[in-house]
Amino acid sequence: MEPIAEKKKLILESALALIKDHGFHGCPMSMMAKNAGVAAGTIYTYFDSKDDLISELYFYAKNMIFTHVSGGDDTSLDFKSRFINYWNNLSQLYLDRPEIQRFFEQFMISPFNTPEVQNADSPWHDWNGNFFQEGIDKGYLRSLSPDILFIMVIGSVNSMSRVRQNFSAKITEKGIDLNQLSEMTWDAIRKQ
Amino acid sequence: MEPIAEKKKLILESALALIKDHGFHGCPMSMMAKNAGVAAGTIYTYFDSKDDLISELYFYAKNMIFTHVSGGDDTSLDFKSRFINYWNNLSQLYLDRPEIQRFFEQFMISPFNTPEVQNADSPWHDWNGNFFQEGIDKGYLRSLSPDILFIMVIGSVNSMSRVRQNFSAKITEKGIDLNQLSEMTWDAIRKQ
DNA sequence: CAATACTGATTGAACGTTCATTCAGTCTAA
DNA sequence: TTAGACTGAATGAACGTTCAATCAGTATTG
Repeated sequence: MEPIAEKKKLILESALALIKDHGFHGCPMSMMAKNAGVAAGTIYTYFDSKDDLISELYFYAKNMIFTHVSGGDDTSLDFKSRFINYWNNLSQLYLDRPEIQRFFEQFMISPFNTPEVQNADSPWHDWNGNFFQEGIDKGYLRSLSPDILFIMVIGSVNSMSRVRQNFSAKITEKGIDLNQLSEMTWDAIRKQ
Repeated sequence: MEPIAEKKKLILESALALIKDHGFHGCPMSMMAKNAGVAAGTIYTYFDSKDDLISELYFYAKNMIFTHVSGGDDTSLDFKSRFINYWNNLSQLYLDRPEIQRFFEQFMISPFNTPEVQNADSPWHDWNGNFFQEGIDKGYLRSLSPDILFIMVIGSVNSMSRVRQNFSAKITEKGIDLNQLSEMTWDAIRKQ
């Protein structure tokens, strides 16, 4: 993973911000260019096409998630605390940078998410495999496939984040505490 | 809810099928028309615009989910069984009609999902509120907001369905049993 | 029972707009 | 001086939408 050129990163971040508000198809290249403070043509110095830009954005965002969550893991803690931290870190990242969550969700269900992309090596996926396998081996988690546990956990974080995004007014108005979901998710995956 | 004209329904179903494979923006009106066996202009006899079509599709799909899940509820069973049925019914609907799940997920995170749409009356949302409230009142579920329970449940079904869609080959290859998620979700929401 | 008029759905070519992409020319830094 | 970055107007394809023309079916008239 070589470092990303400054201007390239600028374009990526600017695109990410716009996609959050307008979606893939609500963001013409001209708009992304303007937002990044460059000319339309300049984008093509760094990306082959819009598809290519979006594809790079995917790896960029995924890597950010991986870095944030794995970096926040403290292996000296007991496993439940590690899990709650995992959940909170991911949830917090999505709160701080909603554009990442929005992009990710859009990408996952878009035609951009081709089989090649799905089968590409993923440090994030590998790290999760190890994390949950450790919990299983040490007897804290259900003896199931790490993949199943991952599906459960990621589903709850995504679901919560989406609601937090779309219904923030209603949530506070009703006094709903979304953080309760981390404990609930723990109960879903822990050894019963 | 007046019955939908035959041709209108034809267009809706045909659009749903195409959107599953190509996404909202991969489906020109011309393509939808061709797929439905009508001329492009005909669509405008039934819908004001593409936006309108997609918006109607949302209520159409949501109503289908509501009908399927609420219709499959047998109130004479014990609550856990009712919940497992709920989960399985929704999961099965998404399996039988992946286009519904795909559309729904796309719509939820799209710019079409405006505040008005979000605040529109929803029998599906109401039904869920009642369902989970009953579980709480009878002491089977955690004493939390029904909304929180709903977020948890819908999150697990969505997450599972998405993986089932995208990675069906890997799933069977690894011998992963996705139905385990219903029990896990039950443990997440049940009174501890 | 025709012959004719009427109706509203349907058609698909055409229109105007939007957009990704290109490229000829300009700037910048070494 | 020159290689590479940068600009933004120009290009052309694709798209949503329109609308004049057509057609099938039904009512009306003699």
